[in-house]
Amino acid sequence: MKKPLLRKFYQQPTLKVAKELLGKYLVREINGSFLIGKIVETEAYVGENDLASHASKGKTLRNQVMYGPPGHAYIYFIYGMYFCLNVVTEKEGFPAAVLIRALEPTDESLGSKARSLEVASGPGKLCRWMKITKEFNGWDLTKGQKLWVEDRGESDFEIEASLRIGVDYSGKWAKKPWRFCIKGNEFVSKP
DNA sequence: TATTGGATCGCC
DNA sequence: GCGATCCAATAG
Repeated sequence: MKKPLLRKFYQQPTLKVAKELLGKYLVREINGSFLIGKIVETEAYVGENDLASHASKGKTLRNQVMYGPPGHAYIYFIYGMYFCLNVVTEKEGFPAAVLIRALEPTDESLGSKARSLEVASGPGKLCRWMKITKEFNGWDLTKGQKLWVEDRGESDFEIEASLRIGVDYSGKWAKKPWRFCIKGNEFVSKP
């Protein structure tokens, strides 16, 4: 059964959403077949004051989805070859999002189990695996079509906070412990 | 209009 | 440690 998370879940403080997304399942439907992975690693980007955020210089063509209503996907293209998936949070007009950094693929999603550690342990890799491209920029994740997040009732784990990856340029904002992982999960990315 | 550098990854 | 490879954001 499809049971995508509701908009009011996303319309909460970003740090709370980033933590509560852990243990939820990202579902991608492609022509009737499914790629599904448990979210095991996230990062929060909050407001224009956050110098590590794409919104730190105000609203632009690229980041405008972050200013829109919560529960939509913000996809950006980076380093000439990778896409990254974020979910927009908080109320419309306030630019904030949670970057989905790693997934634990479900058994039903895997043709060969041997590569399961590799397919989605990083924001660029998980988008490549799920065939998420910029056509999903602005996609409404509450519709339960093609791409959404659902709750399967998992909450038996500990959350570990650490520094965000790849944002050394942002001064004191690089020191915020706004990266969240499921403690001990081996599918978390290894920078 | 030209230049720059990035919320990454995989191979050297 | 570094090259791949695009494009939005800046500067001029």
